[in-house]
Amino acid sequence: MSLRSAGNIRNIVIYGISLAALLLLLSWLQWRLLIIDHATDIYIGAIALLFTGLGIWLALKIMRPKKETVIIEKEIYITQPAADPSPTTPSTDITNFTINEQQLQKLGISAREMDVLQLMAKGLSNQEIAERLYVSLNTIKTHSSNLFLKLDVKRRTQAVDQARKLGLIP
Amino acid sequence: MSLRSAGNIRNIVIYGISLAALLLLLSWLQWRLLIIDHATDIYIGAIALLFTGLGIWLALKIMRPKKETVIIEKEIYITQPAADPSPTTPSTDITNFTINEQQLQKLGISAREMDVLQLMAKGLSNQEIAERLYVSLNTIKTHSSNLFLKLDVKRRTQAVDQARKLGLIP
DNA sequence: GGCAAAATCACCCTTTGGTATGAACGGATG
DNA sequence: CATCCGTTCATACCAAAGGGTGATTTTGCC
Repeated sequence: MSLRSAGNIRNIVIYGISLAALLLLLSWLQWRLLIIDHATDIYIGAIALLFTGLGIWLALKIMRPKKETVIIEKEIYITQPAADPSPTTPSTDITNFTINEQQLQKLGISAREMDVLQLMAKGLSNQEIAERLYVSLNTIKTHSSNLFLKLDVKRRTQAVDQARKLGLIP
Repeated sequence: MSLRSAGNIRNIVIYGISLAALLLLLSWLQWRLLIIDHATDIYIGAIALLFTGLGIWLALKIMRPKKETVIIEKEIYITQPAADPSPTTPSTDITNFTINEQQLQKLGISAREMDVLQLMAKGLSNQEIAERLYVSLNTIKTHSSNLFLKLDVKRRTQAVDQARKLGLIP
């Protein structure tokens, strides 16, 4: 499990050494058996070895620019009542993600329940959510129970999955 | 998902044998064709090209895709009102998703643990996962415990969240 | 064949999660 | 004003999750 990356390099070294030995052996055999033009044979072997190495080097060089960026989102929540009737919001947005207000209203999920849901999706326990929101553990339990009823799920993991499918959380 | 760390030694042997055969073939061809002197240059070029390709192929075959993962912590602010037309919304790639193999190997997550993680992300309970995978509940508990250690989390909800951030699951 | 890792399972125990029920408070609304 | 709803909190009970330990079997590698 830990020697994975080290083993690769070692394998390549082993391969290189064995390949060199093989080529030397072949050259020697050719030199012994096919006495004619042995200089050309060695030359061919050297070319082969050289360009195999070149190929390996090229491949390693090509693979280099594959740089993958993993963005860890550290979410900061600003809880505010935000009386936002917003009469003109019938836009069906698929490309850009915003919290699906229609789903929220359709399911009857309140703002406080949404807070709990978001913290739940981040993996916080009920106790941690309670401390974050300055309420008691029982309150969080009530909210989460209501949340599960409205989302029609039985567990918090299902709730997170369902909420993601419904576009309630990113 | 079970081809993790296939027989390296055996592969090297196979490569060596095929390489030897290839060299013999080349020698034979050389024996037949080398009569024409001015064709030697083309022959050398062909050999160079061939072995360059061989080297690239070998490197790609032996080496695992070497990617450099850069983890960036990005703070995003979420408010309740939906008046947020920011075009830089992350993680909308649900359509095509490829599992981050590098992260898997770096964290040492086994194939079975990955199965558990995926079902866990779907909101299944340990009992349901056990039934789905035809193993006992205790086995799932063991797998999930090891999973939490490797993901450096304490709860399954955190594990799902972390795995999603690391690109292990969509 | 020996070794190490993975996979499997069991037991005990503690913590967390979830359900059910009830109740108090405050804002909005007709 | 009475009522509804969201929010808050409580108690009790049960189910699920998680930690720790130990053990066995299987599998792949050397």
